[in-house]
Amino acid sequence: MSSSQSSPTDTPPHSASTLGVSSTPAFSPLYQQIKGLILQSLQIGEWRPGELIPSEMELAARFKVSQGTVRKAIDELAAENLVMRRQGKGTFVATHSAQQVQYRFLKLHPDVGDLAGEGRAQRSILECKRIRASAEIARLLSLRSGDTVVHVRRVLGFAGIPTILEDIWLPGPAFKGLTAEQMANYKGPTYAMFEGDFGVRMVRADEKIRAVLPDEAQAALLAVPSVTPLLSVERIAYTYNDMPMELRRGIYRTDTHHYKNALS
Amino acid sequence: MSSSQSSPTDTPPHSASTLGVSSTPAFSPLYQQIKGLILQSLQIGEWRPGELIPSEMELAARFKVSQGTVRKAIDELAAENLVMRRQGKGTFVATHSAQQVQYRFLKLHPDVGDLAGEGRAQRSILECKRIRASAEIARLLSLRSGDTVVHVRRVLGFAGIPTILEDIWLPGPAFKGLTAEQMANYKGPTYAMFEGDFGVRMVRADEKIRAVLPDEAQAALLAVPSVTPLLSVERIAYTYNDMPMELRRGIYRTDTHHYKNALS
DNA sequence: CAGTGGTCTAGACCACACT
DNA sequence: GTGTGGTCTAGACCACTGC
Repeated sequence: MSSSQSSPTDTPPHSASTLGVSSTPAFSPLYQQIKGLILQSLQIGEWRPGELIPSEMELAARFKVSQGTVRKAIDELAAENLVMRRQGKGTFVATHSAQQVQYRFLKLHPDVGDLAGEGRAQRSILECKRIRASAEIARLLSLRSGDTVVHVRRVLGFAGIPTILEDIWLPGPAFKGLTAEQMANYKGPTYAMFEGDFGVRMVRADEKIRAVLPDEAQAALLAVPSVTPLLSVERIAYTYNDMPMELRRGIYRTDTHHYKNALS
Repeated sequence: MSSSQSSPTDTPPHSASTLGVSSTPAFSPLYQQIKGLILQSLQIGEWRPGELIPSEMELAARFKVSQGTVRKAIDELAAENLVMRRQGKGTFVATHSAQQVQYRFLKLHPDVGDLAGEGRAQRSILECKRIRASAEIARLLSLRSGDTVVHVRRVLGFAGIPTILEDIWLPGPAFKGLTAEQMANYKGPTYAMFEGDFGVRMVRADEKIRAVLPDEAQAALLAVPSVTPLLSVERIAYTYNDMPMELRRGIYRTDTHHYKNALS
């Protein structure tokens, strides 16, 4: 069905999702609608991170469109790092566990050597408590003041040197049961643990970066003089549907590392 | 020609550009080869920034491929911000002058309000001299030690407050004739001036970011106490073919602004 | 109106991975 | 070999722009 040159009894093509009166017709291409449907399946967990999704032919049959239309929908999802294609094997739900995209949100790189050469970060969890969200934290996470959030404070070290001090706030309900042990002992990226243990997949994030001086407590935890300039990074990470699911405030030492960014 | 099911006298499809012996066959899809050809035309200036390039049908005829193949090539160029498509009008060579992408390399945003609300940065050029490149500058610009480079030092102010102190190094030959007046008086982004006056188009850049304390001279120029933490941003900007064409070292005040980054 | 990019389809064949 | 994603083509029609 649904080709523009099909029989007149077919469902009209390009049917906009928003019917009724609207100042803009809200024209939406078929492949965008298909993309939306696939996105829904990802959201509800029909296929879990790392799993194979149905082949393009199968999806085309399910949605009653041509393979090319499904292809274009998946192309966009792949461009947004929501799925990963592998020729000859299939299309997989993206996961932070995948070797090739591990730590893709960590932009702090050692000045010499590469990330892999550092063994891996040592994590020490200083705190992991359920608290009530302040007005500010609540606003940034789209919660209400006083809602329960999990607050984690940790230090990450590279090559034995404490380098990152981070405070993390997570919505309480979605992360019920999160423990300090879990944060400390999980092998691999924290976001991979969030996927596996809580079914929360972070798909994008925004960061605001500043230069700051640490307060006494921060300086002590990073073992630096109190006049050391440090990088302040505030991150809001989002899951599907642009829903904020993590607030992270970190301060980074940048004497042996730097924040690397590609502009294009 | 060139379809896989065409007559046997046709040019073979998927002809790799690297003939002869090679450990990897270096298979290159047709559309990638077309993309390369279009890229060449952009490089040699067959179409200048802001200009309309030939229609997909014309290019398909020129290269003897189908419109779909040209389309896929242009799709990738558009994704890399090298060209811009406008339905009903055509495909244009991207330019830093275009309103919608002005200052796309400037990631420092005011904490309140938006970039447009600030009027526009005031530029004061402190220096604009031809010098010989140090070993370090030469290495970062892929030049030889002692080659001529243009060194510019300037302060950018927002709302009357000096906010950015920048040193810029440019390869001498490509920027012959660049003057302080030009740097100061050009309306619009500096990179737009580079395009218009020198035919150098920056297409991407890498940045390394650190937190630093200013030396006395820097503190004076930014009118801040010498213990103010500042953001140090080292940028290498590239033109076509990944050729480095600018080294920029800036220090940013981040008391009223922040460096904004989107992770995905 | 004609010309542009944008969408959709159908079919063929290629490169790759598993079995 | 079979099945996957990847490439390429050809043709039709849609949406937008400007004459």
